[in-house]
Amino acid sequence: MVMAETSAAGRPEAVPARLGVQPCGACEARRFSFCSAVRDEDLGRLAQAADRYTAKPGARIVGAEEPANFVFNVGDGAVRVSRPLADGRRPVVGFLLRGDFLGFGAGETYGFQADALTPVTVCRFERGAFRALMDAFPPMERRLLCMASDEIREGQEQMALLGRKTAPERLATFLLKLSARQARLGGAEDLAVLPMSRSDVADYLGLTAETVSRVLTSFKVAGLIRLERASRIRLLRPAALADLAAGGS
Amino acid sequence: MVMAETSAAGRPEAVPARLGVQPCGACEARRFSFCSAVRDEDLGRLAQAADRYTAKPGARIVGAEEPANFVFNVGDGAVRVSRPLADGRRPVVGFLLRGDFLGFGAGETYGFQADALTPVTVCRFERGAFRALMDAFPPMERRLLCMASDEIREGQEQMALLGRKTAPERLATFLLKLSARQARLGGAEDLAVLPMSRSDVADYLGLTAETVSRVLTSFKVAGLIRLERASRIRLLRPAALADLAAGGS
DNA sequence: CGTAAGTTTGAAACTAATCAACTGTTGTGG
DNA sequence: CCACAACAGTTGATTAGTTTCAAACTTACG
Repeated sequence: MVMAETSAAGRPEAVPARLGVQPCGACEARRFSFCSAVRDEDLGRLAQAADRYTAKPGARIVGAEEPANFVFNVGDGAVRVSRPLADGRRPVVGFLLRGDFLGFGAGETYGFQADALTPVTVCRFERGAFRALMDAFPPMERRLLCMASDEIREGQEQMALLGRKTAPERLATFLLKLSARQARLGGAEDLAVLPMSRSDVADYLGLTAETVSRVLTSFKVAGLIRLERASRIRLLRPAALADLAAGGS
Repeated sequence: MVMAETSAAGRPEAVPARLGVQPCGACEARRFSFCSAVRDEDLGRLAQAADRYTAKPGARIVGAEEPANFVFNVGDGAVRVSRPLADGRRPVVGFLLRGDFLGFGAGETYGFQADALTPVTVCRFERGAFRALMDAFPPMERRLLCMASDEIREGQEQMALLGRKTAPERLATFLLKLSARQARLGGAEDLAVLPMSRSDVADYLGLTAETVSRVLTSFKVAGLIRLERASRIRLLRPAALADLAAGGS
């Protein structure tokens, strides 16, 4: 039922819609989310604590300086998470897709900013209510702990990439991981769909947009990929990409 | 967190000592560890599940390929955590000190390796037993979730550093964070004691040992630091270092 | 269509890496 | 206790990978 929108600048102006009669049961993200740890009969309680709304592409979901009063579950769409530096550099620390949780790593304020890259549907939970849910549903807390551990591993792998991999290794790793994630969500095995710009990819991989573009061109020339569109990359030789990426991690 | 199965690969040569009469109560690391969330009267149960032992400098605490059967709490000393790449590059993803938890980010196998930089005392818990403890003591699980969230934040900040900061910014950030951690553990406010080599620092910051050395020299020349020993760095102008580091994060 | 944003390509510049030598430190045994 | 070995750290010269600056090209869309 009707989502409030986020204005470009801030929090949703319109009050997010309270989840109604048919809440979480039919949610397409559930099997990928922390909520999969909550039993069907408890979903009502979950839904009651959640506001669900959709953010337009480019909309800010959380700002780095905002007090971290909410956590989110991404129902659909793609989100860019970044940690702006003082002088405007804006390193990207992750991209979120369906089922991903947004809220780990926050302090008093979020410290990071999260922006919608596509139309993004999120379930928003007030922190205190969320803690209460975890108290009520231990499997949910356990699930979140597992998800946090996974996120730590992802972070470590990304640190290894940023610290020690070459530009081609970074791109190969990125394409493989993105396509694998999308395959898990139901996409084709050998396809990577990039909801973000070359600059976003560059900010994520510690490169420039120009370098990203050059490396992709070199992959194309080498027959490793085909650019069906700038945002749609077919992996023609995943094994070769994996060798490249495997500098390690 | 929460890792996988399977049984032993070679842990320490000497059999870890079962914790005896005077277990966790007097532990100098307790106030910094997840165990601070366990009530005194429950400490016995914790101690029963733990093996405590000391690893010599250079000793491997966990190997990347080992099945992740254990988690650890660092009681004392310094640990280097790295994620070796296929060709020998060995990016360092973190350093652990007193009170730090080792085990987040593991999969079936650890995926990372952890090596003692100094004599290191750890409490080791078998995974299954550790899960049981979390079931028994919800505050402990909550505490671990908070620690995991903090580790995610640290990881994000490190990604920002590796992706977008210059060499001097990286070193300034590193020195400030290390000295802050050590101050929290009881050290002097303006001192950073480096239990690791220049190469380790380089592998952590995505640089080379030579660059680390050069930048430290430039800091010294600029009057920002004094090298009391190679491993003992006095921060003479922390505010100036903070400005440098603050490129952001 | 026309415009603006995003992307690709090219040339020059620069940061940090590499290769190499030297110096300082630590630990050991004569 | 000193000599020496082995290793860690520093300094120097050169190189290389990526960035920066600049311009052309594509694509999406009003």
